[in-house]
Amino acid sequence: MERSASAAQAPGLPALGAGSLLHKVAREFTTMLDRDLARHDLTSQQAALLLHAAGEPATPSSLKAALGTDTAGMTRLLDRLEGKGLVRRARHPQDRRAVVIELTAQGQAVVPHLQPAFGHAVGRLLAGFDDTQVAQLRGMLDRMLANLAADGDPAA
Amino acid sequence: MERSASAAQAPGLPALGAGSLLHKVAREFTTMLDRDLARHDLTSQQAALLLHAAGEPATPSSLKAALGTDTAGMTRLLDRLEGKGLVRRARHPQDRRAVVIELTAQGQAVVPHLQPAFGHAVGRLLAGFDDTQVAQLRGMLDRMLANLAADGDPAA
DNA sequence: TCCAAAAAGCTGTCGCGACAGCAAATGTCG
DNA sequence: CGACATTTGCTGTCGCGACAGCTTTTTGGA
Repeated sequence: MERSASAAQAPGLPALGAGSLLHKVAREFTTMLDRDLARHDLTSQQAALLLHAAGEPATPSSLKAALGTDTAGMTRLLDRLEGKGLVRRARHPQDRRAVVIELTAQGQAVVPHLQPAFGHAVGRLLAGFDDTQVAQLRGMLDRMLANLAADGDPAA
Repeated sequence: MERSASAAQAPGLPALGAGSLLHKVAREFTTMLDRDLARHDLTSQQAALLLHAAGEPATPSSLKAALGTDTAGMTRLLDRLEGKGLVRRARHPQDRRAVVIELTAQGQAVVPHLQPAFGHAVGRLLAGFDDTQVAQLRGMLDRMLANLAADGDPAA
């Protein structure tokens, strides 16, 4: 099977096209990134969390929006990062329900390596795209996300 | 946040942009589809497999290319579908390593409902896109997939 | 003020993707 | 023919996403 055949959809299955293509690209992208980040013993989610939490004070619920997961996923993601000693949970001083996420020294140490890894991966993904195309792509992705959100939770 | 919070990237994290947007769109899309297919007690992967296997004779390895998973994922996907009585595994008459996937009568019965579900989902995803944009999008996705493949396994 | 609703986080369960390792069957080549 | 590599499918393990259900704390309104 050749798979530059990327778009290798059986002729009778037109509806699968766009959706499955999108899915494949996204998955292969993160898989590639995961492979790259494996040298730091991190996954892309873990790395993304560290990047987000490094800048400003973070709580699980502030991070879950950025990472696009739910509270359950956040809990376990933090469990793993805490297990690796990269992150520390502390109680929020004002709100005792909340948790404050702090990077440990070890966590701070990896952060500088992560930005380049992401940049490199995106660069590879978008190799051959000019600025206009990247802008178009972002616009389309934004629109798709809005389309999905509009349906999913009209109340939001 | 401007723009449907979709593009809500922290300013200091530009590299995450394209990749995480892509990821979010893909994930939300399949989640929506999964929710829709739940009325048939199916996931999008399971439905996609049924659609692919319904047309022509299929084996796990022929399907794994179409579904974009590996043999491990196929095995378990088939386990679940077989458990639901939608699919049957039979030995391949010529190649005793291989397995032939057949839809049961019950499996055949659901198939007609699936195509519309996929079509509907894609239609919602691409609401407001004209044909040109859809073509552009497909072109870009194909290119991205090729970019990733070129790097991932140059030998293939 | 007190009680109900909402918010924050945790756990349990399931489906799925990736990786590694494995046995059986097939293919190939000396 | 016989040793080796390849293919096919299975299993084990881990990380992650989604859903549902739960406790604790905060908030807001009667």
